Amino acid sequence: MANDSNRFQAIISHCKEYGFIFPSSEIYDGLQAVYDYGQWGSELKKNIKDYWWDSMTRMHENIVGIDAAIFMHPTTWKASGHVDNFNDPMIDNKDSKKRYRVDHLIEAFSDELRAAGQNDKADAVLADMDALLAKDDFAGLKKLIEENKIKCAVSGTYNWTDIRQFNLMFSTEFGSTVSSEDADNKVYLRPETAQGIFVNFLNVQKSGRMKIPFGIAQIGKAFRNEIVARQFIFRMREFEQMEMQFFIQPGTQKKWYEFWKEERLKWHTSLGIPADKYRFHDHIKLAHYADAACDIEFEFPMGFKELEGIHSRTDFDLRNHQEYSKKKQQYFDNDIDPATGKPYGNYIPYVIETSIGLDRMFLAVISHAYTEEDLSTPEKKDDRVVLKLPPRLAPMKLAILPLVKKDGLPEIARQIMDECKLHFRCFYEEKDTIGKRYRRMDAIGTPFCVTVDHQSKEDNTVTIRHRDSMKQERVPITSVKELVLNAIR
RNA sequence: GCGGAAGUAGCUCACCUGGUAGAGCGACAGCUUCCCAAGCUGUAGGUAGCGGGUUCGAGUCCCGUCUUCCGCUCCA
Repeated sequence: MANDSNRFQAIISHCKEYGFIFPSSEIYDGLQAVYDYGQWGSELKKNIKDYWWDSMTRMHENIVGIDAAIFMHPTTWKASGHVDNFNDPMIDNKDSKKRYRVDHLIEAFSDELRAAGQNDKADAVLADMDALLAKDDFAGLKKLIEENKIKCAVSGTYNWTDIRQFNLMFSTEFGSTVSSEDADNKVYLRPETAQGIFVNFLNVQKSGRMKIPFGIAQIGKAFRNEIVARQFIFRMREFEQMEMQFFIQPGTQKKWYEFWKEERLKWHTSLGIPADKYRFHDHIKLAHYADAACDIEFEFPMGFKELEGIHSRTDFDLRNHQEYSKKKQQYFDNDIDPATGKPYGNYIPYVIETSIGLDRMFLAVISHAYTEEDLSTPEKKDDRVVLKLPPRLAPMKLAILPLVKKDGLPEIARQIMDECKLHFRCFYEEKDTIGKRYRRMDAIGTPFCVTVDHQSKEDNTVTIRHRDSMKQERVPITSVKELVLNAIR
């Protein structure tokens, strides 16, 4: 455990030291749970995005992508349930330091009453609670807790703090004349990208002539005010999601849920990360919108944690948007129902969602790639840190290194550089000993280094050095580009 | 949010019981080098997280504050 923690710390340090991830606004002491991607981090992140985007939209002919705005009409969040369901009032017990959701605390109390046979009183307490919650009457709720002498299960006392509201969503003012008085000006920064897909469901379906089943994919930023946000980029206030909402016939959700579970796991393992680093975790307690849900968990340095969620969202979202917007969110299905011999007709589609945290995927990839190797021989102590990134995700694909910076070697190296840089990211370096340069490339995960030596002048060959094995082979200069392209495709 | 620990050069750390900050690595420039870090020379870089107090004098003692880490707590 201490070892894993050290490893996690080492990964975080490495990310900063080698230009992958910096704390946000660091010169001002940072901003909690916000991070910036540096020169290599942004490349790696982009490569992950591209890999996801291509495998979703290009490999599935019935999935298209969109890029919806972060700002959305405030009613969106009423329809989605975020305004009502996720602004939970909380209360802390001063003795046990334990924090409760006020509704959970009172509901547990009413369950106790029921168990004691006091059904009437249990109902009365719940009714009072609902009325007070609806009014956001926190003082009244606290009074309700105190009057009923509701105790903390841990400390057994009723020494409570005032009730506070924890807002999940960030909000800001909309419009050029700012007036905090005017609630109508309030817009939220989206807490999930999914709603941008749902509100565009019909736009995409009609303009793209999409037939069910079909999917809409999106990559974008989302924002959540986490109560505690820690663990590096695992839980950030500003993060990026890669989501796909798959629209299906009602009644087929079970089949498609299983399909996407399998499909998504295949995507993960296709990167070459071993399957035993992943596991499914089925949700027992389902969110308000789902009829089945699971996580794909990854074995991060701090243990197995959620990396991706696959949710069967029913028609909850589209149905609510239909209700709140008064616009039909229906699809007319012309396919023939074998049971009746007639078209299926109009319905609100059901939805299977796959939602992966891009930043978490980044953390998964880099923490799996991070390797400390002991290369000591009896004569000499030696070690290296190498990022064994999948070549297609590596920020830099090829380093081109003249063995010495004279005798015409840099010129040959430059020619290779000019040839290759049109096709993938290359790095030219003539400083320091060759060993140092190899190790620097290992540290950022560059899969290939070619070295130009004196033999190159004679027979137009170079050595290509493989990152993971450190093995070298001599190849014709003309084959370098194809060799790298084959590895990153 | 609570409890504990820590904040000195890019990184890892030193400065013992207060007397005006140092090393290694790294970076940069050059030399050397025919294939895996630690060969040579030189250069740059710190008002010791920030603010206040005690003192003739504070990195070193005290208080506050910020940040980070560990544990607890919460999570769609």
